[in-house]
Amino acid sequence: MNELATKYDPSEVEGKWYKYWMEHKLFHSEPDDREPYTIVIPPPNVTGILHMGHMLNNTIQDILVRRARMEGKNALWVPGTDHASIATEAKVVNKLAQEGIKKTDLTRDEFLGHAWEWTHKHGGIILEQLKRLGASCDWDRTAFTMDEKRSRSVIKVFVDLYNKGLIYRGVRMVNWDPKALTALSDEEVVYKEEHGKLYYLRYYVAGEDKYAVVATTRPETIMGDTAMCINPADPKNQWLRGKRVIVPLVGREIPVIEDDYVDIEFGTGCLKVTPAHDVNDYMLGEKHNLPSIDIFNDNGTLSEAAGMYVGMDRFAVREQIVKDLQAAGLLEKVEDYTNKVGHSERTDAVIEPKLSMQWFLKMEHLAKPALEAVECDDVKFYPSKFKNTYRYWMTNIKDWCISRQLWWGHRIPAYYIQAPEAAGVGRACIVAESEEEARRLAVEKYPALANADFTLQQDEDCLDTWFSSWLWPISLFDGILNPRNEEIKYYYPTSDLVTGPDIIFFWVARMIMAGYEYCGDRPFKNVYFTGIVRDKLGRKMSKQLGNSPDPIGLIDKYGADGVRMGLLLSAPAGNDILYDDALCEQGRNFNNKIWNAFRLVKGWQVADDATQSTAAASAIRWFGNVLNSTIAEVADLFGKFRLSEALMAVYKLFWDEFSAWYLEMVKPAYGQPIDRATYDATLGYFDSLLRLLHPFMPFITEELWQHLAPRQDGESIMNALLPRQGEIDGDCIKAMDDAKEIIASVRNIRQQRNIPNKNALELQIHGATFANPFGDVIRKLANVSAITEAEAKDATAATFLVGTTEYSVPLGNSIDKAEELKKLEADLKYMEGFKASIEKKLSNERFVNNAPEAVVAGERKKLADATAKIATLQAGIAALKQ
RNA sequence: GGGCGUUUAGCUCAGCUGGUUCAGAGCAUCUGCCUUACAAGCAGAGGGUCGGCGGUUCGAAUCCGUCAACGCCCACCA
Repeated sequence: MNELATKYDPSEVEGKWYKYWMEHKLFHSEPDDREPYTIVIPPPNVTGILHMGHMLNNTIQDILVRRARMEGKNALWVPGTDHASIATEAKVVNKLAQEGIKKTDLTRDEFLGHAWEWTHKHGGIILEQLKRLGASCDWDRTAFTMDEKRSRSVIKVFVDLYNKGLIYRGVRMVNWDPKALTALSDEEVVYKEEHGKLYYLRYYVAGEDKYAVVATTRPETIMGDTAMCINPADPKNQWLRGKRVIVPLVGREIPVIEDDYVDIEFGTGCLKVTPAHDVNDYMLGEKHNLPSIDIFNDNGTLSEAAGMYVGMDRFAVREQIVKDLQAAGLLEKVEDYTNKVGHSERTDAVIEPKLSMQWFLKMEHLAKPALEAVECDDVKFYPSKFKNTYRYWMTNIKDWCISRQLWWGHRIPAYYIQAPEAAGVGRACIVAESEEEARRLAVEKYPALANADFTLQQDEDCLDTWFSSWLWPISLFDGILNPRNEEIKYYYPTSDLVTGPDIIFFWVARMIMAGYEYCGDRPFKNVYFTGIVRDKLGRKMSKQLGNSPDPIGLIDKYGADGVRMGLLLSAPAGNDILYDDALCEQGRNFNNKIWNAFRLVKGWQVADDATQSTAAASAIRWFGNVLNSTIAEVADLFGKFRLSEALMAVYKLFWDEFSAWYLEMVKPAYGQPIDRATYDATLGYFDSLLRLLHPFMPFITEELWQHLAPRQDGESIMNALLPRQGEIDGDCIKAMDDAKEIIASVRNIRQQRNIPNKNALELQIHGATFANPFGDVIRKLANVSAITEAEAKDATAATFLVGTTEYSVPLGNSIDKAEELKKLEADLKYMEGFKASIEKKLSNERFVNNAPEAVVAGERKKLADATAKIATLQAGIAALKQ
């Protein structure tokens, strides 16, 4: 194996093994007798491309699923994509616009044709990118929220909820996106702080020469004013009671109404009421029976109803109307003002509250079991702090606006009857899974239709994207259409969900609701919330900022294993992660370390007649204990989803314990062969280490594992079992820790005095017998010729303490007495201070009386040790001074 | 305006139910080394009064109060 390059080159390895895994269908799962372990992917947008958030999220999922597989479970990770209704439609509209085609010029079917074309062209790119990362998804199961099964599931659920009376249609004030031309749910609105102005407008009192002043941030809405409102308890506005005022510029008279909703302290205490364009004004309008004037078109321009500025954009109108108001002397003043403005999450357009007919889902009934499940940890959140967020949202849940005025999505299965007036049905609505079914139901419900010539017109709207993704863990296993099938029974509930906290309401909460409603059980047992990936300055990675590295570029540069490790190292559970190339570099370096350790081991000549050194025998015994201890630690950390700590534990095991210590301990002298027993043990350990590392670094571990021993075609480390944890001999580990300390001390002495490694030194132990079983290891690694027990110390010796035992290394002429003295005196001073602090503690009666016995005993021991150390140090100093 | 969270070495973080795993890890830094697996490396070393103040306790990074900074979520104040 010495022909292996000194640097690991992932590019040669990764593609090869991914292909191998695929060809042998190693990611595929079918129900069987084993315990299942299931993850469903948070489906990325079908036309999206991979970003750092996906990288982190999917790396974690892959680690979990690979580990479960190696625990002998039947592990399944189901991949798929989301049709992302609004986002994809926006992309298609943009693309068409570039070709000079307007959506409004197309029929629904023509538009959908373009949308599917776009989807087929760009869809699935992201899944291909995940393969580069090493994702072990069962690709045979790749699903899409708008494929046939998922679509039928959505429709069936809609009909079912409608029949249960949970879905209703009504005119409500909704969040309107004037750019996407659709309603949005409350969750799709993001509020951003904006620096705007507060305009003070004069509303003259009808028939009088006096005026009231109203403060508003939206002067362009005055054409929609239908009242002015004051607080009945506001003394300064009493004079306005019962009066009528004139809307500035518009000239229309409106009443002054009274409501204690108005904040007396704000502005002038006078509020203009525009029921069509503000949620609160709408409520006031309802309460006081005010007319509502909708002055906006759907796209945010002024409508005929406004009577002025018709056709202009709302923001242009704001600028213009301020000028006109000023010119007319109706503008009192303008102040700077900061407030939160709602924006569309997808298009970033400023949201316009708008009254419109929409479909809603009642949430209260669904929320109840879903809330309980999280409260009692049936669905467990990691980190648990998100339980608070979840609880608050669930207990204040509002009805979900599920209709969207879009074409790309699941069309609402509601059909409106168009019948001759004689039938007396009007435009009744029938909800059914198909048009045929709707027709049947229509006749059943309205017998008059039986002989009438009627048609059905399907609702033009489609459903919110999340109305399909909330079924994901169920619909992937066909649990909606076929609730009793083998797959849903076997794989559901799934095991872990890995996602970002930003979609806890959009998706996680709703999946839990759907789970209980449609499967009577939780959709997953654990939810692991990852952090948000930020750049070094703590900024969210985003396209606009251009601060997001290209994930595929990173894989090309550092290797998939290196990138996976880099991401994970910086991702403690639930914390945001600060991405830095240095972490991928660390990952790449680690790959290289593994690679080179392998080169060393495979380069050894094995001789069957060689005898095993005692150092090697001790090394084997010791490393077995360290390995077992790390296996236990890693298992514990996985149980807590502390994956980056688990990786760090394995990292240190490989780099420090195995490479720096174990391999050095067993390494034969240059040119010498190694004995068979040590060689086999070392390969065995290497194998264990690779298996422990595999979930984190799938490619390099497969490559080396395949080299380690002859393997059958189709065999893979993926399906090897994790190393089993054996007994841990703590004394053995402790003894080696002491040996390490001795070795480090001797090396330190060498370094400080420039003693070359090849010059052997003698090690003396004072006032004790040398009982450490790793004496040969010390001899080998510190190049010590002999370890002797001596009463008296050599005057030329450099000394050090390990625990309470004093050691020295006689240095002959090379000792620098002055230096040595300085060091010993510093040690002495520190020790005396330490001793004094313990004595103080022990002389405190309350401590001795109140503290647990073990603690007091511990302090006494510290005191005794310190006293002993001081004595040895003093003796050393005395010897040097002679 | 409410709620939650964070603050420990230059950086990113770990420290569960207060006391020998209590001041830790990785990276970075410094000093020697191109030593026959690896300079993407080896060997050693330095570095923090645990955000401030007050309290409980024999004893506080750890518990309580308070202040400060930062972050996130929620909320209809025009």
